Amino acid sequence: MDDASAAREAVEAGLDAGELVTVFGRCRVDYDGRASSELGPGDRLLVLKPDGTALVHTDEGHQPVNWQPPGCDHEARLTDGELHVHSVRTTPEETLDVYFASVAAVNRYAVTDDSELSVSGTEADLREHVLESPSLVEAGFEPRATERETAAGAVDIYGVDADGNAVVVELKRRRVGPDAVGQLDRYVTALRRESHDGTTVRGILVAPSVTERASELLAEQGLEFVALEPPE
Amino acid sequence: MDDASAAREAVEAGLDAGELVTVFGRCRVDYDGRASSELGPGDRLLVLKPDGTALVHTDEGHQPVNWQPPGCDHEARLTDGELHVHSVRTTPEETLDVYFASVAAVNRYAVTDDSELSVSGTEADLREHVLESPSLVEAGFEPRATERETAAGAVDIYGVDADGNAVVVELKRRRVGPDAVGQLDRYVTALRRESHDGTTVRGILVAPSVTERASELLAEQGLEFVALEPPE
DNA sequence: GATTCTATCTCGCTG
DNA sequence: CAGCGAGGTAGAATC
Repeated sequence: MDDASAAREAVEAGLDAGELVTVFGRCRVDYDGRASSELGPGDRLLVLKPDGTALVHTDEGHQPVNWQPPGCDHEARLTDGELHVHSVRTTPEETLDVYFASVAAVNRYAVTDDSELSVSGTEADLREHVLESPSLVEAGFEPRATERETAAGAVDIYGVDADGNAVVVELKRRRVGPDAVGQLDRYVTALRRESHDGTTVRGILVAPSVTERASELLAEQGLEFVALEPPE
Repeated sequence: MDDASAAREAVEAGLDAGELVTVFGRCRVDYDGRASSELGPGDRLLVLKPDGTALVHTDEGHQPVNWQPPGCDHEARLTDGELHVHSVRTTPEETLDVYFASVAAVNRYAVTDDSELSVSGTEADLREHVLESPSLVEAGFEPRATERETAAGAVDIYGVDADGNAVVVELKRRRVGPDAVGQLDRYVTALRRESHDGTTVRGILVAPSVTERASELLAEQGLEFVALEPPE
């Protein structure tokens, strides 16, 4: 399709009909909002979703080179004889403008999708695994609560060990770095502060493995590590 | 069917030609790798990029419901009479399988895109801003190094204050939570340990704003905060 | 390759 | 609405 006017009408009609619209062609892109960006001419795929999402994809990469999140208002204009897709949102105020020097194709698809994605191997699965078999953490460990609130946030699993000490368990589904140790340390520190008596509070990081620096941090903070993979 | 066979050939031809290929139709999706997932039938857009990226998009959301990162091998098969796109990668081993019960359209696009995206308003811009006008942090602040290495990682900006104390500056381009305070604290702690003499080490978080919990953490750790927006 | 950190992160949940 | 943390985070820089 070489006619910008016809392209504009096709895009607008698709948007009005609540369809998923794709435009392939040579375009440049301007974004302004939380940051701002400019992108010179190139061949790209523009995807406009009925929920107000916009995606500009190049020939490379998982991530769109430019985008607009769900909830935006899209508009197809004719600006200086070019197809111009203008997308706006508020809080924060952000605008995306895609100018097509040429349009190779506009496609419209009516979509119905009622299926839910079911994922396994998540942190929630790891939590269930530990709750079903607390001895995986250590012999005598007894979980008492999940998502237990502290001043520093919610603890993944809170419980007691065989000696009656309080235990904070932080779960991670994959190999962890220093950030997870900091997270665990914040919870342990908060709980020590909150327990007025002399209760000992232990912190245990449960994950498949830790990096070297994270391991050093654990040692420094007197925290512990238990190697455990998420099930499945 | 004849349909599926033609679709398979179109997809395979596009992949062979190094083109960007899109398939719209009713499909189900299986993923197995770092985690695993199942997705029942629905109308979706499959995007196959010449760099080995695969994206499955529904009618909603910024994120693809399933995907495969760059560097994968895509293959278009005919399985039980259906178009079946099979994508594999290694390290980690991951597979994505998309089975189309029906194909509404297969589109192929030859892509050339040489333009670079230029973004502004990033953390790097904020760093330049501070280095050009160190007094934005505080009067008398003198930057001495960027990305200065410590046992806990690289410090954004390292310098000295008017009294000759060491100063660690952690930059964030937007409002920050507890994680950033933890990061700054790790750097300050590491530097205090590394400076054998009695040098005072101050930690300053530079960001547009902080959350309440982050503010409390800053106070607890004896760290400071300076409000500063990224330029532009 | 592994590690670390940024990101217009997105997303979901909770208060 | 903001805050907080998970994510198959992805991507980049560095070692």
